[in-house]
Amino acid sequence: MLSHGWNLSPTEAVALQNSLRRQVVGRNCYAELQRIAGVDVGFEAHGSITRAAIVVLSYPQLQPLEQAIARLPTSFPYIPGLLSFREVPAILQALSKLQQPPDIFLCDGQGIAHPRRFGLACHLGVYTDIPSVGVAKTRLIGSHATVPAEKGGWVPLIDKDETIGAVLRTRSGVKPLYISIGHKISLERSIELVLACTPRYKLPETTRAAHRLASG
DNA sequence: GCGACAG
DNA sequence: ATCTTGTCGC
Repeated sequence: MLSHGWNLSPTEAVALQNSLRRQVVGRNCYAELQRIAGVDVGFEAHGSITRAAIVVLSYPQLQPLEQAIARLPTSFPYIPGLLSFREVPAILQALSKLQQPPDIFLCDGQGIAHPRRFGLACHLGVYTDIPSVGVAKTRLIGSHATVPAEKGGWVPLIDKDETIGAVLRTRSGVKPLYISIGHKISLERSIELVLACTPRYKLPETTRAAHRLASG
């Protein structure tokens, strides 16, 4: 009943997260990665329209394979901790337009590095049953030590004595990214994957490609 | 009660 | 997220 629609009240949304969090799988559960997808969500018309773009790249070559874009009326406000209820509907619409689903998603936002351990990446992963990783540009919760300045350096992101993710330097001397598992992948593999997708810039090539599509 | 707060 | 040009630095 509650899990069938996205038009929920904030209170219902929190309840749904607490219910679905049990379905998150933190182990590597996939055959092989050949199609890796980047997702970007933007807004138009003063925020009244949500625009989602998905770009699928080959892995590990990172060459473009296919892409899709979708626009939907915005139906949920931005509330820290409830981001997925605002962005996932449009992402699912774009996903349905792809010829073939990707093997994994690199999401803009947190995975389990979330108050209820169920951020955007977890929600998209569990809902589609496709592996996913949360790649956020800034922190939502958790604390961490100083991150080594060299590319590849990282420190655990901790909340309540629990490791919920990693703060990873994807480019020397540049602000680090907040990595956390979304679904069906381990944190160690998530870190390796993000590093494999950042040969030159701070953000993964997948995310950059999706951002370009969403812009023009 | 006072901050913090993914995009 | 979005509104927006030039500017500092590797």
